[in-house]
Amino acid sequence: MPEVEAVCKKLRLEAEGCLIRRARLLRSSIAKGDVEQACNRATLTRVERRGKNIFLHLSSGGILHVHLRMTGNLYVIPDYRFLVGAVRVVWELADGRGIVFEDPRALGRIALIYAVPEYGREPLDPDFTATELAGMAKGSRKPAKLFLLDQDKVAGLGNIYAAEALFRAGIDPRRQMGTLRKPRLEKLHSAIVAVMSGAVESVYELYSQPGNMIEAERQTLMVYGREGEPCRVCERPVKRLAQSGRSTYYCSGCQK
DNA sequence: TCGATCCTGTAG
DNA sequence: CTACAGGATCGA
Repeated sequence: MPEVEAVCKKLRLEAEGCLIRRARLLRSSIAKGDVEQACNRATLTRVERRGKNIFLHLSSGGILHVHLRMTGNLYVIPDYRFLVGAVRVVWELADGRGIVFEDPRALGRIALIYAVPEYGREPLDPDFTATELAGMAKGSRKPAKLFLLDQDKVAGLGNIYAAEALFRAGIDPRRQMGTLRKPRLEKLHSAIVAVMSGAVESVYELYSQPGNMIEAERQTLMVYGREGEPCRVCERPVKRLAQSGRSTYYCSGCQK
């Protein structure tokens, strides 16, 4: 989500209000609906983010729902005729620039829709409270990590920041969500807000700099991707386990 | 609540 | 060669 937010901010600055001459779909399997038709001579009126989802509002009335998944990226290039890398879609702007959807793994998706759907709570929305989190947690038998990945509960937490938030809150990722009591949930709530707002800031800064953004962001992480390395707090080696086929990193000393 | 699937790239 | 990767969805 921090990356998605960075992508949206950049796109708003550079391309909001711009006229799209046409869109070219270079890999049709990633798109649903007639994306090319909807973009034809349409203005990009607004760029909106909900969780990890991007919504590109068009003056034609259509909305492009873009999901970057693992390796997708969306950015403006100076000339739409010069494409580099795994470009799946290019929007040719009237001023000669282009917006590209680049995605080497091609897991990202674009769909033409007409209304923005509902998602879970935005962690950075000031209305998101610990009480609300407690309400969602109540009765849930899901392991805490999987609960945090559920986009219908809190929208935007991914594998990295779910692990980081649990570390900060001192919660074992396998712990059943419904068994956590209020004080601990309050701690988790503030951990989520702190982790996400910090990440949104640092990723946006790194986003405009050369080099691999994720590599730089890794330096700031407490547990994610650090299996075997000493915990930055208690020195115990960071552990890794699989939950629903995905890696979870945690510290057995700090997380109970 | 798993595992497989969608894809490709990279590290070991 | 195998394992793994920031995500979501589907069917068992």
